[in-house]
Amino acid sequence: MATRSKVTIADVAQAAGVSTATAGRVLGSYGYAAKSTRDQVTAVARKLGYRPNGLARSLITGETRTIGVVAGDIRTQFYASILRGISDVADEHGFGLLITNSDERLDHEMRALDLLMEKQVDGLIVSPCDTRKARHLHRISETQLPIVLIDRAVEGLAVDQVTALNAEGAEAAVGELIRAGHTRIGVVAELLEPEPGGIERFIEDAHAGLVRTAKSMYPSWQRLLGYINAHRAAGLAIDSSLIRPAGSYSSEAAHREARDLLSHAERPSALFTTDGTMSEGVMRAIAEAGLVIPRDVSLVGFDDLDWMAFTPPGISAISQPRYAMGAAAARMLLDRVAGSTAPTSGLTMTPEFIKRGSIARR
Amino acid sequence: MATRSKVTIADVAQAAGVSTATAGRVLGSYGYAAKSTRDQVTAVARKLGYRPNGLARSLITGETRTIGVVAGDIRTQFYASILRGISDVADEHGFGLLITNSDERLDHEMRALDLLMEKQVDGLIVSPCDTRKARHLHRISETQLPIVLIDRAVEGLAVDQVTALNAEGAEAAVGELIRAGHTRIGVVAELLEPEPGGIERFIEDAHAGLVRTAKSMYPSWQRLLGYINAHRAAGLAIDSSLIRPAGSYSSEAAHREARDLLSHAERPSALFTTDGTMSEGVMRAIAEAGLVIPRDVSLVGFDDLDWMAFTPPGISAISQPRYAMGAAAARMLLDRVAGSTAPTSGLTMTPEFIKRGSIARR
DNA sequence: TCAAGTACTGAGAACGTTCGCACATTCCAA
DNA sequence: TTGGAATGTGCGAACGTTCTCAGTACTTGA
Repeated sequence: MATRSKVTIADVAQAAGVSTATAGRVLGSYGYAAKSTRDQVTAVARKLGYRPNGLARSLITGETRTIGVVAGDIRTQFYASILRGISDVADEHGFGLLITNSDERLDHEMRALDLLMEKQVDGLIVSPCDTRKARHLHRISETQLPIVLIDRAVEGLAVDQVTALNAEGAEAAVGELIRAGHTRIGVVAELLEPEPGGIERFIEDAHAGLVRTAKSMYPSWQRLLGYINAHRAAGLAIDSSLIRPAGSYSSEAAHREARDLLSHAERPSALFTTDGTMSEGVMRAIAEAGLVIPRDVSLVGFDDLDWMAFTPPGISAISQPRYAMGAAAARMLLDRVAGSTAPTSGLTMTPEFIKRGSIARR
Repeated sequence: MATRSKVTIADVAQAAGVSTATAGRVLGSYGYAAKSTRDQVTAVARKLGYRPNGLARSLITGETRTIGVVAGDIRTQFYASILRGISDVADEHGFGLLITNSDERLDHEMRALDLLMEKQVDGLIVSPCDTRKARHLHRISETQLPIVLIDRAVEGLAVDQVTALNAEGAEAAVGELIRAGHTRIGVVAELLEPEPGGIERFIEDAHAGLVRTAKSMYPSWQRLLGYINAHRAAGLAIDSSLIRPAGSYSSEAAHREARDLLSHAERPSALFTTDGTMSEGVMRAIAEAGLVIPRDVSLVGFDDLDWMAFTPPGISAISQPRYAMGAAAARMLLDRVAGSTAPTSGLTMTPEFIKRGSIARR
């Protein structure tokens, strides 16, 4: 290992003929220092190429000015935008960002959190992959380390949260399809964390108006609830064979389900996808089947991805303010880091329906 | 500020009735420790909820097991994929990732590097925003801190690099257009760091075969060179009014240039874009103009983005192995971090032309 | 002229680890 | 037996900062 030249405060102090304490005061700009010594020390520091060692500083100050993030997969536009929002706010406050991926796996998430804790981050922004089995998050929260949850809430965990109005957004989107005359609308959704009683039971209960949105309900389930509510409001029955759980956050799974749905004897006249990854899988299936939107099938997706604006004929979507969600989460976190003891708050962002050419009248 | 419960090795040692040194050996799993003491100490540590403090460890070991990354903009698929490649390799080796954005601005890049250096990262992966004015990178490199450059090389900076065969890839792509009978091919390219002599001069020299690809040439210029080379090889003249410098990494700028190009009296029959961001801007312009690909205009883009596969009629593209580039960069860096003193190497990845339906015969 | 500030400085103790060293004990081959 | 590994333990010094505290010099107001 090459020896890395490291100039310390002591070196600077010696070269400048002052004590390390004084040099420290100048270079860390705290406490008193005469103008003349200040100039002298800074000059020497520059000449020697002094660079402060954040580790030593953090060890003593107890703050690293670093925040840790656990995202699902930074490759997706969803997380990438959120991260950029977080990053800009962090930057503004001189904070660094330690970023990890969970791939929606609990073991990865726990490993990532261990890593972040060990690196002594000042706070965490987490998109938890399990909204129920989250004992590790409870434990971390008990140590008083600030946590902000994003996209999903965890049952019984009293920390700040940023989420979207999922059920309402989905209901609005599906409502558009229904108003356009569609009655057989397919859904491709993750639905990976099963709701108690299973999917059939969920549909039944929801259609009977017995299911209430819980913040800790998984987003794709909330969006499915919106789908069902839209049907209920319009007095439409639900054909559960049109509801396709991909079972994972992969566009391949979505692709498979969509292909199956599109080769159905009574093909649905419209599709609804519960997030960007599902939308991509579904788009691929539609393209491969040689179908044309909206002539052969209409489409609305949750989350507005870049390509939806220019892919003919334009894909209608529910747009969540991803960047703003990230930025808001970061701001909430930094408030806590700065010592705020305000009661925990949940910020719920309202998604917006963006009408484009992907919905045909029937 | 809430007092964060912090259990130290000393606490564990005391509770377990051993010295801090012994407890340290057990918890850090280095040096000797009897089975019985090991069990005793780990049991106590677990009970007290001990968590190692990475700062203290790093301060003494001199390694943080963290690598710093300076990307252009993590929101783009280009950087997001690269980052994911880096992240997976880092993860595999127990390294954390400190991620920053430069937005292709030198001052941002320098600020980001300062932050990363202060946090004592073990190495850097940088996509430098200026391939010539990079004194700060030279300075950092002199401190022996391992650096790997990605996507772009810096003139005279002897560090490991991962780049793509830009000129060759672009030449192949434009060659496809020419072989399909296109003679008026528009280009939308960043071209923000001007080549000496300006763009006109560059075109002239390139067409005369006087320009050789330099690794430190900015990617968009290399790709423009490929465009020109393809023309030269086919014996076609260059109409410089078809070459549009966006001047920045923004799809808005690309959009503007493309719109202008498409309303040209003699509209080009095909377009070539030098990267994903340009492709998005161009797609938007095409959609807004109500043009249909490939009937009204053919299109090939550098960098294969997700949506190109399913956006009708499928957009042909030069695919760079983004994820693999990131992973390779991370591996090269970790080799250096582990002490490798092999001569610096440049890994050049070969892009692949992906034929889809966006090229019409003329 | 004295007391009470204000400006500045340095010694030395933190922070929570790892590491070098010294010392004990055990084990095994010669 | 004997001596040299191998194994196990503790002391105290690092690592490079910040921070407390004591102390000095200089100003100021009564």
